[in-house]
Amino acid sequence: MAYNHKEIEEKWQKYWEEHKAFKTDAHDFSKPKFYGLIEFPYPSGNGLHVGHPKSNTAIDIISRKRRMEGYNVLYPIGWDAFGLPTENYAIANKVHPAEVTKKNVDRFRTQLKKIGFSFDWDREVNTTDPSYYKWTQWIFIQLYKKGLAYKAEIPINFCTSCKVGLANEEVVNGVCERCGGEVIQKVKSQWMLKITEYAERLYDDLDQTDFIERVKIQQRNWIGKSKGAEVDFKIAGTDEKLTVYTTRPDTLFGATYMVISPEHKILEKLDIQNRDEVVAYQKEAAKKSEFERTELNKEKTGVMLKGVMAVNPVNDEEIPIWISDYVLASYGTGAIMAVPAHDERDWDFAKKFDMPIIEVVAGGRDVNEEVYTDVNDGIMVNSGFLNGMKVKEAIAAITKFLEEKGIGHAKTNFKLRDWVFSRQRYWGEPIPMVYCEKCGWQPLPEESLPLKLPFTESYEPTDNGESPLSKLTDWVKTTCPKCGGPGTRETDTMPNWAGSSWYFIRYVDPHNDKCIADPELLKHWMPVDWYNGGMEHTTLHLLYSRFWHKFLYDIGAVPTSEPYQKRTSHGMILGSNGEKMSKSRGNVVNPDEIIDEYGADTLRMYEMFMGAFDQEAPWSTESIRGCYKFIERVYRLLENVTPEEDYSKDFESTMHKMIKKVSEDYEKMKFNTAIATMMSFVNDVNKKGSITRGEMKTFLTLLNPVSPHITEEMWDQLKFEGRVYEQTWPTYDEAKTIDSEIEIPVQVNGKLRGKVVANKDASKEEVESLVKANDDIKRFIDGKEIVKEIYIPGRMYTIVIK
RNA sequence: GCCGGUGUGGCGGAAUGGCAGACGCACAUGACUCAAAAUCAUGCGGGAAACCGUGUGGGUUCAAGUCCCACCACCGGUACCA
Repeated sequence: MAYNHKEIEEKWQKYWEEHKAFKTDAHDFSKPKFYGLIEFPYPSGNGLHVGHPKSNTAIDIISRKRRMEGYNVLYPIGWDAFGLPTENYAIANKVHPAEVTKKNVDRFRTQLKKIGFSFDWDREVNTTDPSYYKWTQWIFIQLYKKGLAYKAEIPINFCTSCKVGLANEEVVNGVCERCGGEVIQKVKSQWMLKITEYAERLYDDLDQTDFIERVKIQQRNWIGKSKGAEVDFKIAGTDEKLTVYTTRPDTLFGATYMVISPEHKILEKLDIQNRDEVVAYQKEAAKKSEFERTELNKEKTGVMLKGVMAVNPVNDEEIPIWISDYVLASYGTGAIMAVPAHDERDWDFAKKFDMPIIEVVAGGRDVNEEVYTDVNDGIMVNSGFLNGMKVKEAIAAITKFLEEKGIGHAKTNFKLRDWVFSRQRYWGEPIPMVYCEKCGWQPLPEESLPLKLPFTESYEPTDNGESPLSKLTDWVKTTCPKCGGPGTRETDTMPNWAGSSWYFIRYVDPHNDKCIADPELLKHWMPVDWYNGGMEHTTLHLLYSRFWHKFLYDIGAVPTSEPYQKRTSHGMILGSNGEKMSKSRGNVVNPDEIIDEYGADTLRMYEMFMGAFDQEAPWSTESIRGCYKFIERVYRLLENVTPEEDYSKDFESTMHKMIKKVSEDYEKMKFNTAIATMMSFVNDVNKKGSITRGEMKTFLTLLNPVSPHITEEMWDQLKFEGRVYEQTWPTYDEAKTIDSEIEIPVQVNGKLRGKVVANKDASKEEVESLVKANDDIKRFIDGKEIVKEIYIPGRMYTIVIK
């Protein structure tokens, strides 16, 4: 009865499919619900990657366990199928993207089914399906109606050699990722989404979630909340004022000059004596790409505005104004007060252009030699009424002062920028908007959705950076939904992130043609209980989908303000050389080959066993054999099963310990140690020579979530009732996890010197007498003065001698 | 630079402040075999030993891989955000 993984896995996959074993009745509210989610894959032409099964198996394990714990489980799958790689592949191979997508999806489906995930396959969604993107478009229209979608002139990345607009992800080190060509900024009118309006809530509501800490931190950093104040500076001899944003209003007395960004609009209104010089600098700055401004140009540059002075509102001193590209137009007010003594960038600038440096916070070294930015220990000096205060007190005092005088106020700023939502591409959702000369931009009537992506063979990019759809004159020319006059369609499409920002909502009710999903069902099923995915999606997909969800919550379309209760993240699987897997590095492992050789049960187990789940780990073709051998050993247990339906006496505590350890480890995603525990168990069984039916039953149930096929097969061969996936999760008795006799290590002066065996309830005195009688210990303590003795019950006996 | 993460045998990795190296890979020896593979059994940080060993240097503690301070290296994110 050799282990034949192919036969066994095909058999049970067929069984599950025929019996709809993992189909979810979403209307069954009688049981508690569990909604497990993995990031739906992008069906690329390369097929499944070994990274996919890692995340999928983890949530599959949790889902299978939850079913056995009595939950109604939703564990769905779908396809995030719009996007660039498909489009590029289509262009290169002259196959329509729709056809490419269908082929890839079919391949992915086949591959995933071979791994035995307990997905509800009847809920598949596909972002390229008009019945799906109908609702993506509907959401866009709702955003537009609430003023959260708007058009703006925004520079896009444009590759001068491919003559195509590029997504930020396609620009690597300032050049085109594909051809290495120069990337320039081309200003285009783009649809933008006002994610910034939700910045505060996206930041604060993280507290309500159970996201792992590093996800929360990364999102918080990305949103970049900072507290400070806006302060008005008068321009001497004019009615103009310059408003700055600062997080350190306490240092206002130390402001020795101001800096504004080259794009600042106040420049037009000022009477600048050296305007030629200023204009030249503006031109120079405009020529630089974002890349050059940030990467190449660390050295500070700038021009002082001649004949213009600003007035520091706290001491009426006149200070000069500079323009410099180290001040960004897009953050704060585009203008700063420079406090060189206590800001690193201002210090660098002041040193280069020889501006005065005034210390206003004491506690550092000489501010002419070294900048001092500490906010905790400093005491205010040279600061009028703030003198003697600590920085934190000074911030409060000056803010109050500014507000009373009406020259400033407390202000919170965010780094987060609005979301550029337009793509000059073919393979995406058409944006359902029409432009009319008379009425401006108008959304399509909702009942006319979906606006289908027109089928065309000319989906190649245009050479002017416009969307390929712009070439379809018949489609572009339409009528205005409002006045019925002539109108033109928006030809840009939505980004990949659109369809993936709400797919978890659709899973709940994937075939609904009345709304995004039935509110009753959403009320029961939302939020997603556990969402696992890659860290690389933390600041884009995860943030975008939280934004959309909050918006949908605000308009009453979903019942929760957060989409996901818990977010975890897996570590990447690296190539065997320790580098990221990639075609060009030649270290890619194809899961098909692994399944062929060892089977899905081994693949699943190995991916869970290879290291800590949240850590990256290199693939090893040798190590995977270890898991295969273990599964073979498990299968061979069938030869030594004894008929008792209970646990044997000498294995009772082993069983209870194992149930506890495996159950807890699965919940903590410590799959590697859960599997190690089961390996040890099998080693123990083999040492003993036999296993009872009762022990077998528990063991197979515990192992089932990791390796479902082999366990189902053995269950069947042992003629246990029902199927493993229908069983109840084993429980343990805490009292029975403790051995009656325990071994207590004994230390003398911090070094392990021996061990004594005692009853688990032994008192300190009883253990002490055992220790004192122990020859190993006697050697070290005889004739020595005992200073101290410590007994940690059941764990350690320590003696300190002199 | 800043923000995260990680440094433990030949390798992947275990260890609520309490026996460092669980579990597995590789390796070695033995059994089986004409032989090899597979399988099974045993061993496997260094050192003859005392002892020494968790990136480095300090510290706290009866006891530190684990806590504190100061560093170093690698990986990921971010890029002058005032």
